[in-house]
Amino acid sequence: MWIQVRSFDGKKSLQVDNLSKLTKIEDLRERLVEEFDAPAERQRLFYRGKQLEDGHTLFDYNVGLNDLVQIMVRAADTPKISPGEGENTSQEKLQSDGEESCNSDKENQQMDVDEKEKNTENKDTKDILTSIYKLGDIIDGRDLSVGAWFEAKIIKIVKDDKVSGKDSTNVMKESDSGGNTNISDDVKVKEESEQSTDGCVYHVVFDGYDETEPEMLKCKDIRPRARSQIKFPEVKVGTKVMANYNVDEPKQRGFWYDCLITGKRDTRTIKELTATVYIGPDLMPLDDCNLMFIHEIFDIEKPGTQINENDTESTATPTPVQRTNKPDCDFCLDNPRRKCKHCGCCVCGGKDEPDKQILCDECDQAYHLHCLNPPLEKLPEEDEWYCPSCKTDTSAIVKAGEKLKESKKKSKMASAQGATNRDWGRGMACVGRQKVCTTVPPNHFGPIPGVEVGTLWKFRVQVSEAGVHRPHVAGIHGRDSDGAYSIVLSGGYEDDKDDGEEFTYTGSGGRDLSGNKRTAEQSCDQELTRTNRALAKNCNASVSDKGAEAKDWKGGKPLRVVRNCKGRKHSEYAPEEGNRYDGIYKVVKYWKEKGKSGFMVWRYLMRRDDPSSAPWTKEGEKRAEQLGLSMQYPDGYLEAQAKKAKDKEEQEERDEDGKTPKKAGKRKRKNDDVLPEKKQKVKYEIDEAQEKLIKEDTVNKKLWDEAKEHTAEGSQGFLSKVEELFTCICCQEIVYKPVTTECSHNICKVCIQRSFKAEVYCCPMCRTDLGKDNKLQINQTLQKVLLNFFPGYDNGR
DNA sequence: AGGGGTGTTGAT
DNA sequence: ATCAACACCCCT
Repeated sequence: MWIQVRSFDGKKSLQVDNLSKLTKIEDLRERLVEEFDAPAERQRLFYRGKQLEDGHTLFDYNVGLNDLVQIMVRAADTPKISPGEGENTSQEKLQSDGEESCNSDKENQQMDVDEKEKNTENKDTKDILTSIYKLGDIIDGRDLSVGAWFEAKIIKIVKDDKVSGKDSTNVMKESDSGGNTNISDDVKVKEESEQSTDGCVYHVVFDGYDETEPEMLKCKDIRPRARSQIKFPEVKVGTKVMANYNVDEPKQRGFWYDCLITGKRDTRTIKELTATVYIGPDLMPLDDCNLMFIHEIFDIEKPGTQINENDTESTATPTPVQRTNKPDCDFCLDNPRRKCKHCGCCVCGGKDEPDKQILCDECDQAYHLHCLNPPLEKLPEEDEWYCPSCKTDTSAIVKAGEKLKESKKKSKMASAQGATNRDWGRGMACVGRQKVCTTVPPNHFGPIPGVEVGTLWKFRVQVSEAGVHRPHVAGIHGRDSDGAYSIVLSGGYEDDKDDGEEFTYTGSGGRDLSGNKRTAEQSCDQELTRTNRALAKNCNASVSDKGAEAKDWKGGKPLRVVRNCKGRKHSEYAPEEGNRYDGIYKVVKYWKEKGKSGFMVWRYLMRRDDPSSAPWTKEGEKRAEQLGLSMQYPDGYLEAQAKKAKDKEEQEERDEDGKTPKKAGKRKRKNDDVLPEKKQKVKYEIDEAQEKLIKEDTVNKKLWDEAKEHTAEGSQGFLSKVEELFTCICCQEIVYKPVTTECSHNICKVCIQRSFKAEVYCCPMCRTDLGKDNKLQINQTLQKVLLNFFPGYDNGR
């Protein structure tokens, strides 16, 4: 298995391969040290909002094939100063904040209190002379991991007795005062934003985080609270400002970063700002960012211009504005009037009576005391409280800080029980899907829009991703109540005959699969149940336990057929490699007979009924050529294979001459030509009827124009663009019974109704007010076009 | 939500 | 060849 690891700024990216699902986090770290120039202990790894902790495996965190893990590198710790050495003998020792001493937390806290008093006492004398900022100054503080500015207050100022330790180089450069750093000298240096320290450590609490431990910041990470908004016309290219940006979702609201404006467009209709945004612990420049909130640009205040909250006379200076950050809750966008089970009480969604809400120490969900079953009279005495869904399984509660909940299912598995020490998950046998087909529902009969006859996939999991045959292992996909949607021919039964246009197929079952097997010898009779019955349903005749034959075979339900290369043993129609979609077949008849094993099996006769030529015919081959159909591999597969082959080559070389391999660049890389080649696709032809409908859908003209720009990428390319453009923001599927809003967004009627029911009357996409009494009329034209492109996608909605 | 069924897959 | 991992789907 391989995954992608990327730094938070997106600058560095690495594919890490040869991993198994049971790879430990600490082993993964080892693989990152070199590329990211980060010793293991300084790496912070994130996956789906969780921080990966040593001692667990990739499987524990559900890290799947080609998934993205983000890495943040912690700044190097201050080197430990052993007692009795240099600086510690200085007079400032008394003011030490105790951070370096090895006291327990309790003792530390005690010390903090003592110091606070000391600090206050000294306030008027010494500290005033040394620190740029004072207690009570209205400031912004930088979050050192994100690099963004937040409103904060200073709760304590102490002398930095490590000035000549960690930052000595900086200080020397700037103050030019030699090794013997003198704090008062430092302060005399004129206010410069570059100045990294004024010899003080500021203990800072961010607004709204009064409960959490204060951060210790140097003066370079503090500045007077932003208070001068720059109007858009006055924003100048080349200036440094503070603006709101979201690194992960650039179109959404994020945090407040320092930005260098690099571009500006200001026409009657277009107002745009591009900037280099400085992010992360090292303030890495992120170029070409489009600023979304161009009317919220702030000037950067110079140190020394700050207002103090105790200073009542300075009313003349404009008061700072409360800035809006990324909403804490993505579901209700922090709307206090909206009920939300994510950030409010998770039973009733209410945000009222916060003092009567209790937080689960495991999942952090809030519960009203009276919403619990049974309700609680008052807050429990104990320090820890777990909600009903976390408490039921006490074994599921893990150590604090370790945000990993063992799932019941997982703990039952062989690898978790210690029943085996077999490694697994290196290859493609047990990987999960990277994508799910949503263009049609799982119970869709007939072709999958955008998937051509003759499409080839290397692995079954990809066939599942494409929606052509969803089960991962099983050969038949169907429901006994509904019929069979697809099958895979993979040569499991040697008495199956395959003539291409027609073939016989054997049902499933009649095997003893106990012990977690996938296949076994036939050991009893097959029954006409489950998928066998589903296949029978496809036949255009009423289902019978005696078998049946269709009078009009073409009238049966369409069945997608995939041939797997393993069928080559007995069939010349099977592909040489991987799995191939061969089109639609119908069940002509089915009957029961004695198989080679001596047990009864169900057999089916299938016949091809597809307008596209079969892949093995001359026309089929020609079409495949035209469409540029080539073997599809999972994302990152070829790269991983190439690397593996290269490693092997080097290993062999090493074995030969016993030396370290030569530089990889020197040798011609054989495997480069294995990487996917871009083939010219056949243009997607929009037929007349579709064209007419599209024209009628005037309100979506812009979107259709954009989609049409992608017809050159073939049916796959075009249809996936249409899918993207017409995906409902709420349910993340193609809009069904779409309502086109006045702001030109398309939302499923049921989705928007749900929103209205919750008394939210704005567009879920752009939050334009739609008006409480909006009729929410369905755009029937759009519905017709979409059904034309994705026949059957409405199935089951 | 959990259990049973299953033409996969790479490692041994 | 044989074996053992869990993904996925469907059904209770």
